[in-house]
Amino acid sequence: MMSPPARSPSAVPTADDPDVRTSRGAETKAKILEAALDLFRERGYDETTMRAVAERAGVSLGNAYYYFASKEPLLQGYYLRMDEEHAAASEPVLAREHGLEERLRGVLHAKLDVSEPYHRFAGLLFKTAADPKSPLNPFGAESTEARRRNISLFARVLEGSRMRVPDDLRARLPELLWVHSMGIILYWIHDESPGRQRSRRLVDRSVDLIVRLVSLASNPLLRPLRRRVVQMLEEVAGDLVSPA
Amino acid sequence: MMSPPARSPSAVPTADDPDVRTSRGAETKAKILEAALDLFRERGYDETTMRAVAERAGVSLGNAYYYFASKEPLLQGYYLRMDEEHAAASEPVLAREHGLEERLRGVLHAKLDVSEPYHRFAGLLFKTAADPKSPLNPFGAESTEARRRNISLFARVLEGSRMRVPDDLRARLPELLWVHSMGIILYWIHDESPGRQRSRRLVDRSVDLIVRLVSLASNPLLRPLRRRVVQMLEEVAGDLVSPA
DNA sequence: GTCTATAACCGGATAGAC
DNA sequence: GTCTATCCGGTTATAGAC
Repeated sequence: MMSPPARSPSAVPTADDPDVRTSRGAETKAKILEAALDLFRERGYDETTMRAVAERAGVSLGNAYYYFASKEPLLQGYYLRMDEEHAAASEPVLAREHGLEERLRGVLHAKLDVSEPYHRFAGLLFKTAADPKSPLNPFGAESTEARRRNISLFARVLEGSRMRVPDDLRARLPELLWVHSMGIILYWIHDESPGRQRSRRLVDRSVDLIVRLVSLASNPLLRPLRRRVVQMLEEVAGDLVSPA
Repeated sequence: MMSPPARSPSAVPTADDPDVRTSRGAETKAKILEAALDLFRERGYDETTMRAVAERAGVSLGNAYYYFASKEPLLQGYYLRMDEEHAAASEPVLAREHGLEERLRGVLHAKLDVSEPYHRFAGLLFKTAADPKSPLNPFGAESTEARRRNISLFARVLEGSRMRVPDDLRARLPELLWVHSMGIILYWIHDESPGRQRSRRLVDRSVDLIVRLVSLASNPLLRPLRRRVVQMLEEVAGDLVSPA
């Protein structure tokens, strides 16, 4: 967890910004981000000053602002990294398991695993992310790309499983699972139980229920209800994958 | 909606704080809060400086901080006001309707009604409220009181209805309905559709589903599933009403 | 284009005198 | 309870070096 596999140099991308033309520039930028992430982990977000970030990175304050327009984008680096680590940590599970329950549970526990080191400041992160105008907002238009990636992870969870799922539901289930995972995270953020065991249990219990409900959804008796659920999802989740 | 019934003078309470002993203190505090709410409405939260609040209220900066430990508690005024207005707007529905579907739908639409004027603010509010350490956080320990009030509103929705509900589920349903309403609000915050019609539809569709599911929950065939749901809720929502 | 150094602005928050 | 003075840190600006 402390040292995830190998990370390609541009794994935490910084593309298209008005810099990173030079390889030296990219290095400096990476150095600053590294310093910031370290400090966030050590002291939390609020307690980390831009001056401290610059010092730890061995650059001037002005230079830090040259690469990061404000303090917030540094959080974005964290986001991206967690996403990567989560994807990486999910691979073994997806390769090994073929039951929907095991796959889903494994992926969600992996999420909690990679998030744990940042729990103290995850609240802060969430706070920023909850602002509809923030580019970090998981529901916002600006994070369509990251959201799509995340949703496709749950699509893989589903595809690789033996579970029989009616077509209409199958089309919407990945989004639904993604929303579920967001709910788990929200719960986890507020979870101060030892070892975060309540969150762990919530994962296990809710996954169990989801799998049972999905099974039931194939029952012809419940078809009308299923239709209504799918219809609601279509009306309401239409802009999750492509921006409204 | 702009002028809800009559509001008792201390409707926006400031109790138990280490002040408001004196009547003059209470006056000063009210003056500051009033100034802040005015300015928030005029310019928004971020653009309102504490210095401006103090000046408008005719007190010094330090004095403003004597009554409000930080800028954030000033937001609480909005929060409390919305709560009151929602409770008031729900009364006619609760008095008039006796079907669970109508009661629940009415109360949720009332919530959107009273919230609408604050939509541009709501993101902000939510942002602050999402911080686990914030007293505004609806899930946090410090807002137990407000949360309890809200949950009891949904208890009334349920009690006053003719719907038959199994006892084990009945005990947990108010909390569940409250969480559902939080989800609606979260959706609404991001909803920029004309007239917020997507949120309205989400209310209608999801209430329809909830009512159908609650009906199904009485079916003996589904008893094992219902037990599992209730068990999860008990494990996971145990500290919603009284702090952990 | 990349970077340093330094000073300054602004606004949230605090200290301490009265 | 109220004030003034200050601190602190995010952010901006400037001027110049490689």
